[in-house]
Amino acid sequence: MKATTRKIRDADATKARILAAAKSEFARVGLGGARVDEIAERAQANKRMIYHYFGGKEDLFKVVLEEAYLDIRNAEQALALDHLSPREALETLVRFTWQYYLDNPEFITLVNSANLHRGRHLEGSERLRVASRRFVEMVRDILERGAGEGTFRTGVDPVQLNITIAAIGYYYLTNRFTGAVMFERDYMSEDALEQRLTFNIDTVMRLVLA
Amino acid sequence: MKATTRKIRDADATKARILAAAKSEFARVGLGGARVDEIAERAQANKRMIYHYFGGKEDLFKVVLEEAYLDIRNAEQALALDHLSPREALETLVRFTWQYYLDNPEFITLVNSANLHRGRHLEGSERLRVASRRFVEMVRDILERGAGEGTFRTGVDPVQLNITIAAIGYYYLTNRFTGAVMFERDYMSEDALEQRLTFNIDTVMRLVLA
DNA sequence: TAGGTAACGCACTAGTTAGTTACTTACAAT
DNA sequence: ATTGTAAGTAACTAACTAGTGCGTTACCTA
Repeated sequence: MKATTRKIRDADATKARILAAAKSEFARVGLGGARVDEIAERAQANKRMIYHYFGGKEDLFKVVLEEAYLDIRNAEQALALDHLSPREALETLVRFTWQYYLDNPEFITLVNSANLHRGRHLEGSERLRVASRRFVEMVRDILERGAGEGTFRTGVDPVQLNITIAAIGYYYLTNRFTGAVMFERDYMSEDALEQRLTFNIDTVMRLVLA
Repeated sequence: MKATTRKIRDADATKARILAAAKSEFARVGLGGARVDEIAERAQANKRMIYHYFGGKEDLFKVVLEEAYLDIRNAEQALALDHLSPREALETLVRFTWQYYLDNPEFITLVNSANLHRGRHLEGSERLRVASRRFVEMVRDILERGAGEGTFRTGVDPVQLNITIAAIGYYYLTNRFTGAVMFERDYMSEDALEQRLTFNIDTVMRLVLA
């Protein structure tokens, strides 16, 4: 694939357009609500190509979902938290997680959709399992370093901590619509977002500090 | 409606059966995935009755959703937390919230579905707003009593706290399927559930204790 | 430049789906 | 007993939906 050659036919580009359109559609209306025709149209591809490249709607969803997870796991690794002090590392992780959800709202909706279908679309993914193991080790390392230098208390389960870090950001954002109705608050104003982040950092720090 | 009279035609009973079936279906596959015919069949009612009593699929969803929220808000009030010490009251609320999600798994899925549709189905519900205000006041009261007697620190926002209490239970349960794949854990074993609850109580206590 | 292959498109099918029409039947009040 | 009304039913429709059969066209390689 030479950069100078204008390709009318470009399998990679078509695939990528389909993936992007699918990600957006699945995120917008869920797996059940998404329409294959709509994805094809938004990808400026023929519907036939979706079946050609991905097999079917569910298979397409699998690929979209796995990519979404691998993206966030890669971004986490890029933070290079092992170069920071335990305290800084943990706060950076909380901030990053929050900001990632804000910048990639489709991630949350995709994960919700995957869980509505009982995780069935992720089951085979060895790539994700490997990436997740590395992620847990990263958090475990932060906790151990912190405990070693006396900043953090010992005995904190890295998986539980990680679930909580995700939860306090994720839940706020995914349930903001019903939350806004009930609590008569603007969840998404600059102030509200900043307050929530501050509250969350505080929550995590109090949880681990010695 | 006399209890002794065996009614072949019973509007209330039919309505109730439709509501129960709808709740279960909407929870199982979401608003988009639910099928009106399936709901009718499971309610042992004719599909026409759904349109007769509720107007349509979306209106039915509105009623199911509002009921689900009112149910949990009522159950919370029934805890009579104002009779407990601040510390006991808060721990009881965390335990209750967790157990409620476990006992009523459809609640979580309904809320997810509502938020996928941007809360549109809840918008008009004044009943829910009233119930939610009372709920926030209940939490605020616990925090103020605790701060007054010196057990809790001051300045904790009751809405933020409440969001966090919900989040750390809700997220664990709703995302347990993708979580199980990634972290290779059984999220639902007796041990795992107890460990998570303990972790969550600890998280909340550390967050508010002086 | 010939020919194979992969990319692409059209138009269809077989099955669903929300919602409706037009009807029958039970029941309670008179 | 009569009758008005609400409860209930079956059979439809119009639109939609995932998936496919089959043919065409661009591009690469020998």
